[in-house]
Amino acid sequence: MLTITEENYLKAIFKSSLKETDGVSTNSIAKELETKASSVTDMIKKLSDKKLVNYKKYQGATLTKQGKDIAVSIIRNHRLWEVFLVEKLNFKWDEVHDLAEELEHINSEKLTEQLDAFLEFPKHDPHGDPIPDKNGNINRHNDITLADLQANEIGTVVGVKEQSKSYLNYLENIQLELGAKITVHNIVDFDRSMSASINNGNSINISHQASKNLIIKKSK
Amino acid sequence: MLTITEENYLKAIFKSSLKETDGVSTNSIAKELETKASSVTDMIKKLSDKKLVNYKKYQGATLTKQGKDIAVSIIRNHRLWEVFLVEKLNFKWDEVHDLAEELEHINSEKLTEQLDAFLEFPKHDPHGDPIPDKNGNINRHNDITLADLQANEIGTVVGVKEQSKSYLNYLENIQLELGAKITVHNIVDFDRSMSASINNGNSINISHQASKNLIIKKSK
DNA sequence: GATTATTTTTAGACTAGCCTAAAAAATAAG
DNA sequence: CTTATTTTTTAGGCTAGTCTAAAAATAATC
Ligand SMILES: [Mn+2]
Ligand SMILES: [Mn+2]
Ligand SMILES: [Mn+2]
Ligand SMILES: [Mn+2]
Repeated sequence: MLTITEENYLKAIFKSSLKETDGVSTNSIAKELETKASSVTDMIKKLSDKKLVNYKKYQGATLTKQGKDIAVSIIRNHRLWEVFLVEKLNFKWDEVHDLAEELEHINSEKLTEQLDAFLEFPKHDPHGDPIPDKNGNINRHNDITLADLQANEIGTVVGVKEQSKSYLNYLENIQLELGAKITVHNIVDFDRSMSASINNGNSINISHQASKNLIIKKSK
Repeated sequence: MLTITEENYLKAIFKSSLKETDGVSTNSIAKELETKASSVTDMIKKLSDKKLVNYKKYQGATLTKQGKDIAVSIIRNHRLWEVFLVEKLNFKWDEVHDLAEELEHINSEKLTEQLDAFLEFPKHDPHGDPIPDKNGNINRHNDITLADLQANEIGTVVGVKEQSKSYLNYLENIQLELGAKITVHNIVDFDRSMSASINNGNSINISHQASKNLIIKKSK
């Protein structure tokens, strides 16, 4: 049995490994967990002793099969709980992350599988992130963002790259939720801001900063 | 914010205080938490510093208003989660306690209240224990047990005093669930065992050990 | 009321996880 | 290729929570 801290390290290494090519650096783990590099070194050694990460001094860390399986199953829990909170308990998508951070550490296969069934086997969490299946397979979605669209093109919102409360809240305020249809009218050359309409409603203006974090599926 | 350990101590003190007249002894807390008396003394001092328990050396501990409120709210969480697991995720009543022990520590008023609403404001958990309301009021039920019935009297199962897996499992096997109707036929003088029928079905034999832990409501 | 027995507290030590400061290794610049 | 910068590791120390063993206080017994 692992401690919550150990589980969080595995998750952090997994997340960083998606961005880094080879071994995950001590510093990036430290950044992810808001802790110090020296603490990371300590923990990596411990996880290495437990055969959950491969580690050679100064070479960064990679997850073993076993370590990766644990990380993915925690992410599975996290995303299922987020769905539960939004779908069943009427939470908003900007309110669920912190609670899911706690709920994800309750380790019970039966709990996870029953919850999955209760939610009718959702494929994505409230932020559009894919939910790993029971065997740990993840369907990463293509990363086309609103910023990639040209004028007059149309897309559907399928996820967000940035998950800060303020961003999620902003999106909700302008009705840009999962599944919303967005039509690009015009792109300003100077700052790459867009005017676009949401669900064929009023036209609004969206900054590049905002559009590049909105994952969409291009229509037609 | 309290640690999970601190919360568990408050809960343990609360539970013991229901059985003990005045201050809860160091030993009974140690027994409840399966820890050592010396650890308890350390923690009680800490909780006393935080004004959650009243403590004078060698005098035992009592909860302050604040400490009691926290304990009760954790129990509220615990029992609500047990209802969730049984009602929504199809767990059996002998499988939910350990999971609820973990879930109860997720502190979010919104989560608790939304869960309560989702479950349609249950009054009792799967073991018949009363769920404290939002303000911490608890409706303890009268403690008439099956062992208190005479021959030919009839009762309805409303709870259990003993919550071990083996007992709960046994009850389930003989269909003695919450709400079951039980009719006493005969009581053996020698060992106080009973023959009784469940839901007007076949007559079975129940030991005193079993009957005295089954809380019932006497019919008429 | 003195003497055991029990309970509780103290003292000191251990582990997990974290930190700061300094040393060592790796990387980047000149 | 030598020096400066950055990254990583080590060394040592701190807190929370636990334990064992010993001391102190309370309770029980003679
Ligand atoms: Mn999240
Ligand atoms: Mn998410
Ligand atoms: Mn329980
Ligand atoms: Mn219960």
